[in-house]
Amino acid sequence: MNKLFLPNYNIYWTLIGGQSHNWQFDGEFYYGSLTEKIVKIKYKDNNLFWQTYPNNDDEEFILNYFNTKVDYEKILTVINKDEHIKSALEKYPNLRILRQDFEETLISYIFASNKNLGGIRKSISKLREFYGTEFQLDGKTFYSFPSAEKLFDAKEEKLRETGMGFRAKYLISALESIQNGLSTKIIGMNENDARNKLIKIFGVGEKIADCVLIYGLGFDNVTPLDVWGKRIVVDLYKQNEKEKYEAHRRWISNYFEGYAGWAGQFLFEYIRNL
DNA sequence: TGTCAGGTTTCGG
DNA sequence: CCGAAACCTGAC
Repeated sequence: MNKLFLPNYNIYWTLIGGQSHNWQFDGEFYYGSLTEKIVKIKYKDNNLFWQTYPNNDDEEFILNYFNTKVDYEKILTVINKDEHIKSALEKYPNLRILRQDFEETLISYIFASNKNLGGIRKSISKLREFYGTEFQLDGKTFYSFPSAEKLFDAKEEKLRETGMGFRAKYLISALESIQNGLSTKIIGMNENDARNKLIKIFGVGEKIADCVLIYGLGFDNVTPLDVWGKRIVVDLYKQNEKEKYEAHRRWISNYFEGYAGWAGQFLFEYIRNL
């Protein structure tokens, strides 16, 4: 395996927490079923040991995916403003935000209005099994996350067999947007333009749009206000429960001064495990 | 057996 | 504009 010095990364919380649904951990290695590739990871003594398949040694991918260029110390300093976030930072040290592929993120988060993380992951793993590419690795079978192209001729009926239910037609609508060139248009847009573009997709509302903005497009000041995000804003930070999504979003992005996405990730893990 | 969460759309007011 | 129902599935 390749070795990369990568201090201050909590790989467990980063890969297995709420931001990606495509990793599994066998107690020693992490296996990521990402777009048309499998990534194998081990983290030990501040070093990331890694390999990519089928194209080996794809260091450019690893450096980008693990978001290695950010100034982590600075982010922590900016967001560490009160007792809640301080506790979260202490409980989940070295949690990071990944930089995931745009299309992979959009497709994955269409599944996310499922009951819980377990249900979401089960459905996505079926999607990989149906449409991804099979890999044999370490005596186990993996299916990569399918490229959007491989999903273009997917039928609603087959997608429903993943257990995604009524969201199947949402996925088809998102795939139509991708087929019409969404990705090249949206990459490079500013945050608001990108959000408006995403919300135009049938089945994508404010919450999924915000997931895509932070995890798939790298907008560090965006955090999804799902039921947990709302609890953070209302229960921890005492904002008015009656306010709409937009008002809560404005509050948290102002409060965390450019890094609401990072703060939200810590607080999400924190409040879910209170 | 029933009820309910999860996010978005759609409908009724 | 806002609230509530509908959509599906799995969990309890």
